[in-house]
Amino acid sequence: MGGGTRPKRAGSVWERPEPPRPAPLSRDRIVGAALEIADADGLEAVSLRKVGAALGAGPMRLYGYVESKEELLDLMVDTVYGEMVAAGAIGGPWKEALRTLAARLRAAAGAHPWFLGLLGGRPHQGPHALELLEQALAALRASPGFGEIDAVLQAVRTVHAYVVGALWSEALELRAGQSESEWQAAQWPYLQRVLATGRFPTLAEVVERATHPSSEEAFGRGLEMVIAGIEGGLARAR
Amino acid sequence: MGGGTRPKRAGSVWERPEPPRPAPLSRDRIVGAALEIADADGLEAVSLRKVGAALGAGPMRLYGYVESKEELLDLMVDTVYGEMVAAGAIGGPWKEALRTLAARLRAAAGAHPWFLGLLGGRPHQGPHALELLEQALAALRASPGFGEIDAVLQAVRTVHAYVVGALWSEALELRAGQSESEWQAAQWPYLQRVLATGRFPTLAEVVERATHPSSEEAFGRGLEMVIAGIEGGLARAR
DNA sequence: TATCTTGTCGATACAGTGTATCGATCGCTG
DNA sequence: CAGCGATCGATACACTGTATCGACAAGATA
Repeated sequence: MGGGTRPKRAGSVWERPEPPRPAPLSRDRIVGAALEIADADGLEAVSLRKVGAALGAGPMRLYGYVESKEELLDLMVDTVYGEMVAAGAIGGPWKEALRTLAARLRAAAGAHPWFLGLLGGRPHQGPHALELLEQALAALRASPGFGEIDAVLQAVRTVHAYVVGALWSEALELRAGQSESEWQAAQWPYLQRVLATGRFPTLAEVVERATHPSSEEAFGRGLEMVIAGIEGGLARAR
Repeated sequence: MGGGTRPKRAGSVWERPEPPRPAPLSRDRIVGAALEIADADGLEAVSLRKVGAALGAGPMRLYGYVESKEELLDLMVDTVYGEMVAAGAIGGPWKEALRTLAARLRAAAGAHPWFLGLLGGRPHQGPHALELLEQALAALRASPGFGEIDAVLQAVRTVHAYVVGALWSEALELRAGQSESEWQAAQWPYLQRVLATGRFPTLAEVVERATHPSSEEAFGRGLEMVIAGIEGGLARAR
């Protein structure tokens, strides 16, 4: 009998070693190819066939290195976390640490537009993701004011939540207002007409009167608000 | 020549009327069927074939009512916004308005787990989504302290960002820690082993020592932090 | 009333997806 | 050199969104 039944290996990708030596492929190469495709053509362009083809292999070949497409996506995600970690350690006073964390996530989302889309998939528990989280938690733990571990967790969670949500909004606005011109051409007149009905007066006022700051500035202002809120919570608890 | 070429209709779903009278189908029925499937079996179970079958029709039938699957998803999303709007107007003092907005979104995400997954798709510009936004903006506009329209926008954006991000986290934690027991069974031991390596000491401390509050409480605490931060920004601007 | 037009319906088809199966093949070990 | 175990690739399956086009039914016109 040939190598037929691929045994369901136990454990997770992070622990299971790659197939041994004489392999012209490797997880690194596979993930690298997948990253290139995703960066260039978006997440929906990443198919096992295309990734395989980029490496001169058939789709089934990849199943020796990865158990499902989801695992490949997990590996892609953790590679991005790896880039964030490689950008330098997160530390210093807690505010600075949180700002750095936010900036890292924003930079990653900017460099890999598909990254956000993978937030909804599976929890990010790869080694690099854990390391980034560890660094952030440790920086806060070491800062005065965060006596309770709960306060540390709460703060990091809140900032993380804000950042994720803000990056979503940013991505949507970018899409609606800039590229994909056909879509924009169709949607903008629609919005104009809807606002002209007078049913959404405040919204109309916002659209025409608000000074629309750059994405980065809006992001930063919101972040400072969140940080200020955390600080207030600290002061109250002390 | 038969009715062949379906002409590319201009404009957006929201404005284009349905096909006229003797139609055994309707957008309402189609969206309703799609909602049922999504609620029951998740978003990835929503296919034009299944939706059509649920209504005794073939997949192509739906293209008379909707131009693409994406438009169907848009309609589903706006239906959920409709439920939020129907739950009562958003108003009162600005803090209350923001809390109500947050609660509405959280309730919607709870009732329709797939809703969050559609955040990344296209901007939510359906009539009900706009109405919800309008109500929130108007409530803040009418509150003392929000002199500038920019402050209103910034506040709503920040709260919205936090809520979206927090709901994502909540959904992930729910998935990782509760249902889908097979996945949990595989991931929990993995985490245990990783933490046992000692490479993530703060993380380990969090896992074993933090009092893990209920999702709702964690959500609420973060929200109050964000609101406090907004209040601080207001006081500073005044 | 008979014909023509118009628009809708359903079947079929196509390109693409993730992945299960399994025969062939290749490299290492004895 | 023989045998074997692992790996590889082709094939196949069920499923997706949607383009195409023949058949049909209702409304308008003569």
